[in-house]
Amino acid sequence: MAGNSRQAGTSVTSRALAILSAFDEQHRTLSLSDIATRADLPLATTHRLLGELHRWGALDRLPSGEYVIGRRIWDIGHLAPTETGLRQVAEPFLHDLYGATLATVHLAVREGTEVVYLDRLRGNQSVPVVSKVGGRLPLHTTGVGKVLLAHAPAEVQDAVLASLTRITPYTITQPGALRRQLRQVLDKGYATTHEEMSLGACSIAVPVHRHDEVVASLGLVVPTLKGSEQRLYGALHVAAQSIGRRL
Amino acid sequence: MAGNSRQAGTSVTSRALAILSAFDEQHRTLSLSDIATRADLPLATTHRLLGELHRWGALDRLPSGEYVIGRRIWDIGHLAPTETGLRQVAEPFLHDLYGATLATVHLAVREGTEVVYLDRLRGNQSVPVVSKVGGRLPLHTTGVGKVLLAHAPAEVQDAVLASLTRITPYTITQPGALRRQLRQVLDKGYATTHEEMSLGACSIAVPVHRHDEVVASLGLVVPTLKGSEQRLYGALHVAAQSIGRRL
DNA sequence: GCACAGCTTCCGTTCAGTGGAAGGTCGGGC
DNA sequence: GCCCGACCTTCCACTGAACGGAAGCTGTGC
Repeated sequence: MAGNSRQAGTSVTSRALAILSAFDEQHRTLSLSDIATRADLPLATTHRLLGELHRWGALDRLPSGEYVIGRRIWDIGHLAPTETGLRQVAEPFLHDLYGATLATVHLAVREGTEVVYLDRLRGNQSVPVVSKVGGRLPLHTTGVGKVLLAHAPAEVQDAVLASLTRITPYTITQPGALRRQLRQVLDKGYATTHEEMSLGACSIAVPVHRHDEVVASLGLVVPTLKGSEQRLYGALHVAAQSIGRRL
Repeated sequence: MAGNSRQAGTSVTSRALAILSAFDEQHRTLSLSDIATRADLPLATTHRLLGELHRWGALDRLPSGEYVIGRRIWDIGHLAPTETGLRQVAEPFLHDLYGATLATVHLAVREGTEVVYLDRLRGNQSVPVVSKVGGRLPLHTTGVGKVLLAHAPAEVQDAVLASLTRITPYTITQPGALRRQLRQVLDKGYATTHEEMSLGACSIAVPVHRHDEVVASLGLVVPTLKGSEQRLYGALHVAAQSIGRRL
């Protein structure tokens, strides 16, 4: 039989990791064939490696035969500094901010030209949001994103402003308009959005500093900022200062 | 040179996973030598595999040369059903519970003879707790643990009751006394603790049902239950019922 | 009952992986 | 400033873990 007509230069480890990479937010449950396709691996190879990942707990197999990310990955994911550093320090402040405002609370960082959500608190009465912990959204359409973009290096700003995707009719897609807003973010110390990411959702966000560096952004999402902008800014600012002092 | 005096029967994938397994709550930052020792691998092998895991993002290397779990693991950990199922459904209820009580809120499941914490909310004024998301604690000393133990199969109860470790002077270590409490948990519908896990911390917890099965426990940690036990039980019960209906 | 899609198993061949040893780097102690 | 020890990095001849096409199996839909 055939076999051993392998792709030269590909390690076993990189194949196993390619299998893990096949999963994303749009693909949380995958069949063996799906994984083989997405990881660009032969079926037999995929089958063998899936068996090993499953035995260790990196993946689980559903009764339907499909695979999902396993508890073991969730477990060791919690050992990442992302989890034990900024998030852990910020956590009680986020909870207090939620308790004080009952608005959706976000803690986010910039990664390249995107926002990554490290934490999110929301109640049943909160404005529906599309953010997810671990998920990514654009920098130009979110409050936390505008804060992070305003404090980003020029080359990041240039890259983002060269490609402003419209998400709602209110999304800012003119580079000039966004640049003016980013300057205002630096002047005022906070950013706002008005239905630019989701209809019915407005937001306000502030930077979290470690020494002089902006390491994260803290934000709130509410139905409207009318009449509450300064109050929310005050609460955010205090929380962000407290977090920054503990870092 | 030597080389190729490999341990027979060990796959590359299992070695890479052994490296990831070297990390735990007590060992979040490890040197190359530490990892080699803990994964039972030769230095050269460890070095090569660490390079691959690092390139993919499963691990990061600190300026000191030590390794930590990388963002990539954190990212895909969020795709686990643990994250997208029970936790996501429960999240707004937990936040509301926190908003209503300002107590530390726990969502936990049983895994073998331990409690695993899926979520935890706490503010700056909350009672200090030792729980961590992704972390484990004993079943017999925590409120959520007693609930999960009361609803566990008999063989799990037997195993736990055969080995009741004392953690504080108030920890229940007599099997008869704990059995009586577990019966009370079933009768009353909730469990309590009084400084059995940590001095200064009392707790109350209820089961979360999916159909007839207890799939999790929801709990609160407070300085004292005096004068508030029924109120807290009411809040927990309503939240747990709501979560159960959404599952 | 048949066709098809997806999964599982096989196994001769081969190259990715092996790890002891040597060399390099760095930090601490004197 | 030097020395030592701990730790990390690199090498490479040899070999067995890994390879994957093909065949077989299973379940589903028509």
